[in-house]
Amino acid sequence: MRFSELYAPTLKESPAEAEVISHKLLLRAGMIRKVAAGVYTFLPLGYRVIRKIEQIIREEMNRVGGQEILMPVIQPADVWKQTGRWDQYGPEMMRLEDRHGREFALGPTHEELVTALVMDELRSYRQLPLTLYQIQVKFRDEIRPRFGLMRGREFIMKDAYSFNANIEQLQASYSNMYDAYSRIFTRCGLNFRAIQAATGLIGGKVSQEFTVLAESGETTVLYCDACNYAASDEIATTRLPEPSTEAIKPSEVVDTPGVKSVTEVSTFLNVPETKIVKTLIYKYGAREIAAVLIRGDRDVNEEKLSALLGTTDFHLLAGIEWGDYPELVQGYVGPVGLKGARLIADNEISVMRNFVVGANKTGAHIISVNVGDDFQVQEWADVKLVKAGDRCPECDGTLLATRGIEVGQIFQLGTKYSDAFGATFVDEDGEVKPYIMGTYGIGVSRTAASAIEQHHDDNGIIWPISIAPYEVSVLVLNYDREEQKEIGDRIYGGLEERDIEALLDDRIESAGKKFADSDLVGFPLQVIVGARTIKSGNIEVKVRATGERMEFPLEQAVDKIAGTVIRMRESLKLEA
RNA sequence: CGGGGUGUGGCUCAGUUUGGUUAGAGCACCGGUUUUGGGAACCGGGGGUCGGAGGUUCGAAUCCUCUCACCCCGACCA
Repeated sequence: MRFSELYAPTLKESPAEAEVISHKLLLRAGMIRKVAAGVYTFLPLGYRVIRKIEQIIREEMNRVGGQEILMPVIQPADVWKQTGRWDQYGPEMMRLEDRHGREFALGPTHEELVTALVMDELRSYRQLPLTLYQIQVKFRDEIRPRFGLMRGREFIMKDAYSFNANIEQLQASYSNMYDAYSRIFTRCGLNFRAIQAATGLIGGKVSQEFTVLAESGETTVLYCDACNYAASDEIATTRLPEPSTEAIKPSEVVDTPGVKSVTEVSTFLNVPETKIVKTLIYKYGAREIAAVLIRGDRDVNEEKLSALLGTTDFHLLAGIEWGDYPELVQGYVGPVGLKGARLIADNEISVMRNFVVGANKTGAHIISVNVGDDFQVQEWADVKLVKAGDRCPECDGTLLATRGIEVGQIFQLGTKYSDAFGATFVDEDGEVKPYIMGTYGIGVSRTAASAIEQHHDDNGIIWPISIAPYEVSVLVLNYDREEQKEIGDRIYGGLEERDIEALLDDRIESAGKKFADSDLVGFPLQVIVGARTIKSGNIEVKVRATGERMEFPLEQAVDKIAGTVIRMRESLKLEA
């Protein structure tokens, strides 16, 4: 491709709408343009990146026996009503009607459709396992789309579904997918981790997220410094501290006028926050109240609490709502003598002794409180948000925290969808059974953005060669000079012949502009054809990632460049 | 949905508080001359009616009302 013919409008300044680096650079490099909030057009360079990622995904899906299909973007309501998700999904699912008033949705995912697809014809255990996948546009009407491709409303996703006859088959499919995902993200040149994850609305039990490590990520990842435990903070757990060995003291009410928050209590009574137990009041359902006991320095993990309460419809009791519950004394709520609330205690309380709680009386706290002596706990649970410095749940190590971008997630789903549809097969033993399903997704457009988050510098993007829009840019600094034109054309032609993807910068532009654009767009290798090195019989090659410069004799240039590209490719290759 | 903010040429932004000549700058674009290895210089040029609608006024980018879009924080979520 010749740059002079390429539609790649680069920008010197980033548009004001962009916040994160991937969004800014995608816009500046002329790879995407916004159409509406969270909706983008891919320009030629951007689309080439997407297609490269898709191709890697295809190869790895096919390798583990996946078969590619293509389902529609638009889906009829009835399949969603069968699983109940028509109501569960909420406004995130974009709904529309056709001219006859029939209800449809833009597919936010395709579990329903694929189950409905196979159930009539996938009747025998002999046909199992089966894995189907597609690369398709999805639409989720995000409350707040942001960060360009990182959190769009319309996005490209690979989704795969396995239909298995039994748990062992499911685990094998899952394990294959795990391997395929590892290969995919490795081949894309990403630094990632597979972490334990919440299953949320999709359902199922076992699930892992593939997370690209990057500061701008929206997921907090906790990982062990000693073993390979890694989990999203939504579900991370921790091993409890050793039980306190303090002698139990009798409790005592003390005056704490105007002292409400944990920080204030800690200062006023001169006790560490870790010896305070706070009582958080959540309202859920119609007007039910849950009092959640948690160590003073902790935060509640509302993801865990949601699972416990069995609803997402709950919130911390807010301002005026306190008036509805006169028995609750705002700022001084405590478990001792508390009435009218479901008491949930974080299991960490169980190892604490002689702690401080609110006295359910304005301006007073109780010190030296102990479970069993001063109040009873019926419901112990893990409701805390685990943080860096906590102990690893699986070994003696300590947990560290980092941010990550979720680019893929795999689920052992079970029979949720097959049960809902009555989607069954006949097993070896003649019994009719529901398929055991797995579902496996990769955010393709998000993967492209996360690669930029992880690989960029002040000058622009640094694409891993496997997903770069072109592998080499050939910068002919003065294309209007016959000698340079001739050399540039020859190198470009030679690279094409060797199946090296090259972009010839034949524009009549200043050298500075060509360098800047090439750095910005992020081609892994720059070949520089200019008067300075031609004079000495050489051409110059720059590695974008390292800034390393090499000179090759003109007559060997094509071979040497091709050799360099092939070596770079191989650094991301995996053995078969 | 709650809170905050922004809409002025393709992009970045000034002008709005205190209404008053033909609405400005840089970048980008077009023509020319000179340049030519890190977003070149000079000369000349085209392009906006100030997000939209309505209103106030002799006069509105500027004031008022309504409305739309976009961005940020939060709730929600892969």
